[in-house]
Amino acid sequence: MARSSTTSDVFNAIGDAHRREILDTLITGEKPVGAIVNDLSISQPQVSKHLRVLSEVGLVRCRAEGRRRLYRLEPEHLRPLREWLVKYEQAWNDRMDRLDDYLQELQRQGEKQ
Amino acid sequence: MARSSTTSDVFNAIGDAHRREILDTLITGEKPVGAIVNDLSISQPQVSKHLRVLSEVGLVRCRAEGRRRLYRLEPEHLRPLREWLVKYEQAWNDRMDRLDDYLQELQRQGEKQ
DNA sequence: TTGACACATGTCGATAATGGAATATGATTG
DNA sequence: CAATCATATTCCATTATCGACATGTGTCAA
Repeated sequence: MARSSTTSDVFNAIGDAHRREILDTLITGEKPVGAIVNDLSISQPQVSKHLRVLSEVGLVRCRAEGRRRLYRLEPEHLRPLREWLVKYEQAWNDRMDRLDDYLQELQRQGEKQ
Repeated sequence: MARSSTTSDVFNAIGDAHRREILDTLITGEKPVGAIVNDLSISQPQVSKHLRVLSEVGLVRCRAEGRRRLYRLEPEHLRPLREWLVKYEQAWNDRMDRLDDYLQELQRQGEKQ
């Protein structure tokens, strides 16, 4: 036998750097495929394939507008990842408190703008 | 060509379900390899190999005690993952804010009638 | 030293995932 | 209808990764 887990869960989906880049460009909002292709250095077919994977795990959604397809984030589907991560917060709180404060500060500063 | 990214980053390391299981068993504290093998249904060589990957990305550390090797979590190396996730919580919050505004608007309109 | 124990490493076969190139689909325009 | 634009899909070759099995390494005990 070979592999047990496929690309069909969130953890695997974000395992690929290109897919993370795609998600990153979608943070600012809905975008057509072409815009993603322009933003990154990935071929159009590759972008489409990655979007398919992301779509299958629910991380993005597609909306047709004319002959374009607008993709947008579905960040709540990162929830399994977040919940998994939360378990480890207990284990590292002592050392991570300062980082957490720092990140929250970053977040507040981001909200101001 | 095939893949661009190797197993040598945290995102890939936690992509594998068995590796996540191993990390999970280590939450309660330091454990020798044998204990992990007993806890899970993974062969000893597999456990060792997964521990190697986890070790290479810094998620676990090894300490020799007699002929046993005690592995423990290094949760602070989950930091890239956490930082990446924080960006999306921001996006998630924004969306919730908009939903909130929308709901409040609905409510105001309802009150008028 | 010999043997048992705990673990790591090497090899191999099967499978899966990636990226490139070409092509198909589907909507729009002329 | 033909042509074009935007995107999806298929085919293919390369490479990674997983799991099983066998073996190597190092430590302890008798």
